[in-house]
Amino acid sequence: MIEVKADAVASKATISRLPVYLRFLRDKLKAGDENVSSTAIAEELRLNPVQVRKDLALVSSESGKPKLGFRLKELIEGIENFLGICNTHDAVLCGVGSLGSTLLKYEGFKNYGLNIVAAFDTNSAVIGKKINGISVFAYDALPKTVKRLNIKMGIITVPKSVAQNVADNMAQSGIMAIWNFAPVHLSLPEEVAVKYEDLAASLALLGKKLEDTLRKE
Amino acid sequence: MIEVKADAVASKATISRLPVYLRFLRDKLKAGDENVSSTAIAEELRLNPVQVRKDLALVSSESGKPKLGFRLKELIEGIENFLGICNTHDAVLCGVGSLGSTLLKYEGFKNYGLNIVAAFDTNSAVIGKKINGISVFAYDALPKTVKRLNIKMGIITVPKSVAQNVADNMAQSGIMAIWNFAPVHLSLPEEVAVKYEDLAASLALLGKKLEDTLRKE
DNA sequence: TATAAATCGATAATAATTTATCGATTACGG
DNA sequence: CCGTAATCGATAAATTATTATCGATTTATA
Repeated sequence: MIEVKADAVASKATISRLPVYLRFLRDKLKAGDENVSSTAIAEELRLNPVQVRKDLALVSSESGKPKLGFRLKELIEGIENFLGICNTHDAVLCGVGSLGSTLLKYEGFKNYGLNIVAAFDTNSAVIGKKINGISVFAYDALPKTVKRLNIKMGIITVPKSVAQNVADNMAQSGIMAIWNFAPVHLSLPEEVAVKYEDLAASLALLGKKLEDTLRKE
Repeated sequence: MIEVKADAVASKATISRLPVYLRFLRDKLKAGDENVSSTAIAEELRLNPVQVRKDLALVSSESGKPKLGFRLKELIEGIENFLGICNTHDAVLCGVGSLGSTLLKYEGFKNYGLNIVAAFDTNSAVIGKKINGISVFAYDALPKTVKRLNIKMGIITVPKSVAQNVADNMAQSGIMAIWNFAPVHLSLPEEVAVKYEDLAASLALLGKKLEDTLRKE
């Protein structure tokens, strides 16, 4: 009987650090390095080295070598695998305004396993257009498209007044994960995962940091 | 001698929940409500009621009343005060591309204490333009402007290849808090606060949630 | 006016996360 | 080829964050 190590689950905190490592490691690799130590990573990213080792232990099949550290290539693969970047998620985007267009144009998502396959809007001025190769369809077509292509992820970039409607529509069409850029809380069935992209919250955090800094001086 | 209650510091987690409460409470107020209970908040936002009470205790001067809950107006003021929304931060933005323009157009920041007073770019096609009333200046003018207006916050929306340069420039000009939308880690003096707006990290989190959900079924 | 239901704050218990410590291992320089 | 310094992984300790419990308080109502 094969014993499988009951893998410790990665915490939210760990998961959100992984893309940071990934970016850093890719840069290092590009710069020609082959190895990197947890100490070096920690120093550069202002983290605790033990924490870095723990995070990496979760995603890396190889272990690090004393005095050398980890093999970059192997680490990168490990993180990519763990984050499921290999098996990319298809997604639809709803709301082709300023923010929506910006996201459609952003190439970087491909590096993190996201593939936006279609966009939707009610505004006839954008319907039929292509942005960065992605077609914009009439909003009415969303459910059909989502079902037909069996898409599980949706991105909401509509005004807050209609975000809940769009979310309901997405959920009813079979979408199981929503990335919400509209500044409202969404009420959705429990089984639907929601990630709020909350600029206000980020800002609050930064503002607090700033005030703490200024107070210290 | 006056004893000041050594106020428990709000954790990062709390601080990032505050804007969520704030939005929710403002909506409630607009809907005509006068009071709200921690239970109600928790239910709607899918949080633990005790956690809500603890969070609110940090920012609210009044305490809640049994059977009634908290006074909406008072809570809102409390959060606004705490987040420093009253004493707004001026900021400059650097990089008037797709994302930069989107942020300049976004009205919502005013509700959270951010006031973008000027934008900078090296692209002569945008220099001299106004976006949402905010003038775009030549990048060279950044240090002078920042110093003259004594601005403490900077927003980086330039391509990753130049982000570090811009960050250095900002820091040298006296900026103490940077909101970085470029997908790179920045090396900066310790006293400069940095908040990374990392879409890749968000995406990773959502992707994980999605996979967990799909696996469960 | 007494009772029931909802809610609060405080405190205690639990869980999660981060940080410290330490012995073992390995490359590198003398 | 040996000692030194860097690094690792594992385990333990400390810290931080969340959740549960409980007595007290207040409103609404019978």
